Amino acid sequence: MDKKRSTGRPVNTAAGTALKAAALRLLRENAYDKVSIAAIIKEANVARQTLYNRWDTKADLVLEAVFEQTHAYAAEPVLEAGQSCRWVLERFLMDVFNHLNAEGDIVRALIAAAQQDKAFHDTFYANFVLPREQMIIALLQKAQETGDFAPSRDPELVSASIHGIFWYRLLNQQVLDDKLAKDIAREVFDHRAE
Amino acid sequence: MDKKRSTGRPVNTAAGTALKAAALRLLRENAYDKVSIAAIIKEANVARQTLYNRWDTKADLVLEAVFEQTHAYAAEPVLEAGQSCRWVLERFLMDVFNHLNAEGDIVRALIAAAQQDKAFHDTFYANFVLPREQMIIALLQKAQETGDFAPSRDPELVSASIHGIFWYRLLNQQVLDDKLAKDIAREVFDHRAE
Amino acid sequence: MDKKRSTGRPVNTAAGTALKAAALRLLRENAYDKVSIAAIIKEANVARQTLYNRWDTKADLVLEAVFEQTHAYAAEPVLEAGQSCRWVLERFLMDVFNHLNAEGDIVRALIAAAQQDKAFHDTFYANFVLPREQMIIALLQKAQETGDFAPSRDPELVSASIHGIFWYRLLNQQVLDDKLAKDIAREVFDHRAE
Amino acid sequence: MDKKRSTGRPVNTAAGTALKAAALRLLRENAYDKVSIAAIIKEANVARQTLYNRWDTKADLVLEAVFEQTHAYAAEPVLEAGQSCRWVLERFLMDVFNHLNAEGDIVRALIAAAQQDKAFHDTFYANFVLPREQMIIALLQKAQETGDFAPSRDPELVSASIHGIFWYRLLNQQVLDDKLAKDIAREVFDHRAE
DNA sequence: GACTAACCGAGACGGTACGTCGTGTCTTAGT
DNA sequence: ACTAAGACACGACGTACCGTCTCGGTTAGTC
Repeated sequence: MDKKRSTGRPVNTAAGTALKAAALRLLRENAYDKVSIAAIIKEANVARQTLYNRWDTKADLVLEAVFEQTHAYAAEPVLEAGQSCRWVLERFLMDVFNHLNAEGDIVRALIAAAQQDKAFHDTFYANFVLPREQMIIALLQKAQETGDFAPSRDPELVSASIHGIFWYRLLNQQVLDDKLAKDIAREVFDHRAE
Repeated sequence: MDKKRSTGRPVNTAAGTALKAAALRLLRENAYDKVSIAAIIKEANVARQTLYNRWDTKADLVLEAVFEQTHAYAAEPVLEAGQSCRWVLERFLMDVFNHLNAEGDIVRALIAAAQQDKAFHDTFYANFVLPREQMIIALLQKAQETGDFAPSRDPELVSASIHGIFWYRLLNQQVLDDKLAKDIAREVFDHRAE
Repeated sequence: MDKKRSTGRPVNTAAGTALKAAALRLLRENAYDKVSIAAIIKEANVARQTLYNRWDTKADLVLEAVFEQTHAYAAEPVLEAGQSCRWVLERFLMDVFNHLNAEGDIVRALIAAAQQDKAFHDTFYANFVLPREQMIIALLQKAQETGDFAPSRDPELVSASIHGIFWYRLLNQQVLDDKLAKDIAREVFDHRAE
Repeated sequence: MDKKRSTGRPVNTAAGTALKAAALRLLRENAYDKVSIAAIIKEANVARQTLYNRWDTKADLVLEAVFEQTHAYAAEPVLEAGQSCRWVLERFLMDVFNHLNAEGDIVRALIAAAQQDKAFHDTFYANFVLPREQMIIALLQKAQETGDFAPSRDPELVSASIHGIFWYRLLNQQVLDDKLAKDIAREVFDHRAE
């Protein structure tokens, strides 16, 4: 889309990489808001302006860093032959929880940051939240086709409910383990109201 | 427990009240992190130290202010004769949503603050989150007794799911309206999985 | 002069004494401006207002404390039969220096305080500085009568010069020893300009 | 000695100049301890940290401001052909007094500040006190060569006595006028003890 | 091979907010 | 009337980050 710049010193990609790595490194040891921009650039051995050349805010940098590192996680839960929807959902949640047990603090910080900055909220929602929600919605719609999920139920609402549970537990510092994944899947697919 | 403090100039309760009122007033007009402590004490016409005498952080002050103002809100959803559980849940959620539509930004800021400060997280959880969660759990348990809610289902999980939905929507800036309240109640009480 | 107070709780003289003692105790261990009023009342186990009932400022308290403790020091240098003026001056200076070597820091602090507060300056000057200056002037005038000090010289100027030397050395943290006392006395009484 | 700083945004000398000017301006209108750092930076239109980048304390700033402004004052009293030592001393003292009559309050504040801060005392002594004292000592030594000042007298003691007189009078808020300068010069050079 | 323009490191700058400290006044209950 | 205790209004302090800015040096491509 953009014409390639034809002259001048090219961007040093290493600087950006170093910044992302430094940010993650510091975030694993300190709370999000105790990690100052000054600390990140010092850790990355990079100039302050170099960071601002690439990202507008600390949150943008961290979002990209986390995203890059983990974009493999939570692969789309595809319903293959011989797999029950419940089992697929279970697997998907286990993956997500597994990841959150490692990176939960950072994700919590990102959610918090999204509450304080509209622009960041939008990026975060578009890149993180929405894709994952749609994966579940798609799965539930598949389940409606296969008859595992009643057509009368609202996939969007149930999807929000599923994500809601672990947002709620994540933000309240409660455990996210395999048992929870199984319980959620059972509640979704396997119960009668009364 | 504490011996009553019998000496020294008595605490001026008006100062504390003024601070809470000032904080709420400013928070309705500005974003949480744009409301500085300096602005609050100026608005309240109170000395800086007087604020610090009462609360450790801005979040503690705001929490108490919001709590006091709204502790009537979301009255325990009691199941009275002739009321269906679903109807009671619906009403409760409508109340909560109604409140959140007015104060949602402040609550979002408090949730964000709780992610950044362990001590505040604990206070927030104990005073805000847990009581409301237990209201729902109690209601669901009642519903199990009346036969509206299957004994095989886990009230705690479903409660987390209910709160989860609106935390999720609140934090993602989505609408919380009466329709959602009804949809949640129907999903909880009225469906068959398949 | 004043009618004796006839009613009400009598003044607790112990409180005033305790304050003065506490002030001196703290001043021997800390710099003048590191000794806060809060620290003094805590050390004296006395209420804040009790201090303000007696003195307007910390400097006033300290001045009185130092004055009381040391009002014996530097007894008027009286010229008795068989004593030379030079010898009397020498003795006087030795006394003063001896005292200053113990309490010099406090006196320095008082001089500093006097530069910052007109009212205190006046008290300090009237109670401390002027009396001592006049002792020397009187001695020099006596010396003019006995012929030890030329009538053409100005006792006030020489007195200021004598005090000036040790103020200057005191404020510049230089030694005040017996040798200096002797040197001053010799310079005053025993030299020819050329 | 220092390697020239080759990197980073260069120091804005204007900021330092503005701070010094602002400090002097405010000090001529208010007492030293009524001039807050906040007022200085506001008057200078400069950031708070910029002040702290250059000086540790208000006293350091003021010392440098006064020093720069007046380092021409009290030029070394050189003994030229046809000038008597007494006359040179007289001129020197008149210069000094003239300056002190304009800036005396600031100098008094600096002397007071020096009593409360060891580090500042050392700077003040090295930059202000000692140079002026040595000028007089040198003059007196010259006078010993020319025979105006008896070899038996101690130039250091007499120098301390000269400075002492006007410190003493300065700190006690007494006049420093031409008559005093003449009297001091006469007392030093022109008297016999008896 | 010199030019050139975007890039980079370093770090000073104006600004805002912070939590702490000390002051002198006040308001109680108790002596 | 006085005390002990301590809360209060006020105001200054030095620190920490922020995002912007201004340098001198450093690259690759392009002429």
